[in-house]
Amino acid sequence: MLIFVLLNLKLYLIEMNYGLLLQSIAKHISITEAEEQYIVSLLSYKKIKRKQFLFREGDVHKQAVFVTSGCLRSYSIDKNGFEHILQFAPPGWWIGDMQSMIKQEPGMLYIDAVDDTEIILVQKTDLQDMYAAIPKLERFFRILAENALATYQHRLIDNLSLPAIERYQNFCRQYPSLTEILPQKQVAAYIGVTPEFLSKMLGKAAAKK
Amino acid sequence: MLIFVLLNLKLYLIEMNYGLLLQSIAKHISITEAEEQYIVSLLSYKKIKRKQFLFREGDVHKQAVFVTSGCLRSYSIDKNGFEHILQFAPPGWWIGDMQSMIKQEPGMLYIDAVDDTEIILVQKTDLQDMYAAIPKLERFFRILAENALATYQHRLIDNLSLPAIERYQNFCRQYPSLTEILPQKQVAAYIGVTPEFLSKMLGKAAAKK
DNA sequence: TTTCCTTCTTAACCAAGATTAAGTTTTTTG
DNA sequence: CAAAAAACTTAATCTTGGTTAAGAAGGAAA
Repeated sequence: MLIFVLLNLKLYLIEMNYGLLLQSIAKHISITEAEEQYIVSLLSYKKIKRKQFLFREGDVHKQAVFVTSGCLRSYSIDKNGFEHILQFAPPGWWIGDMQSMIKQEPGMLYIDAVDDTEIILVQKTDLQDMYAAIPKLERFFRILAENALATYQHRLIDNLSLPAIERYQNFCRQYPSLTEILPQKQVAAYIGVTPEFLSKMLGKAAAKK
Repeated sequence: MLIFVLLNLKLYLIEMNYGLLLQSIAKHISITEAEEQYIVSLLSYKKIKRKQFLFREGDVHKQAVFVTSGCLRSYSIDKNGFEHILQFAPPGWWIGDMQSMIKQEPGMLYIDAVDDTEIILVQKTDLQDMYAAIPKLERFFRILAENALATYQHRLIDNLSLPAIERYQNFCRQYPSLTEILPQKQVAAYIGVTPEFLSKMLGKAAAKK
């Protein structure tokens, strides 16, 4: 009876914490029960409170980070102390400083929690073991990286070719759920303007109507 | 005797045209002679004259493009007719509109030749066959995509946080060989300023010394 | 060589977006 | 709940970078 309860508890925890990641994997490759268990055995779970840091500039990223609830952000701080946001990571997204992750050298990004957040961590060394044990995972992460690449290409073109107001509109269209949750200040730091200018822009846009 | 000559000719062609790509693959995964031959059987070779187009906005990218000599560029044209350069591809680099490649939908990028250029093409459908036949290739392209991702992350942070002059300096430091070859106009379109402004900036910088 | 086309430069003027600063509202926290 | 800390707004002023225009110079092609 006790064993039954514990087993159910364990299944429940896997379902809750690791379910989103396993689903995301299953969307691109098919994995067996045994493989699933092996993967889960190498994952760890962590809670991050709002405003708490996960990485700072200069840290070496030794683990991949997958968000299951809440929201993280990655950003740099320039020499004048201003934040520039590279990415938001709502549930189902990965986040990290790729350069630091690949070369195991100090990163340039800060990562902290926009909201109370739950994450799954995979050690880089474990990830390499996983690739050896389950080569199909190479495919999963290839697809992941290619999709992220497409997103960055698009964003860069937007930043080069569109004025601030259109970058803002694109952001709202692309991430409607984030637009509601985030303070305006952070949207400004993502699209690349000061909070004051974004406020002015929105005031003007509202006045027109 | 004739056979011997033809064989040498073939080896020579492989060496010249496909060597750079095969080397680049071998840097990340080890492949057998047989696998190499299979891969080569699915590659095709093409010459592109200076200023000739490879893709235009609206085209679906059905093949991956690898540069073996010369230089290509990918860029968008905004509603005012101005070019914004996403990437240069000197020898050893891949180039393409990732979004279009993945989803097989019309792309937003133009790709043309900065210089007389030689390229290797891989059909997307052949690439999928190659993944099935040689799963290790998933690893190669995963690593490739992850490296590209790191580059784009860095570039975006630069664009968000640095003034034009420092973006220019970064470009010169990162791509010294391109800086020599390219017309200033194109460097301007890459770092995100008008040619007039870049010229003004460089004039001022020179005057100071 | 001469022509034409593209690139580069300079300069005057203009505009998008930054800075500074002060006051207001909202949220967080003790 | 009160105090403090963030976030938002507004406005005046400043700066970076854009626009327009016209001439100079460098290359490619006839």
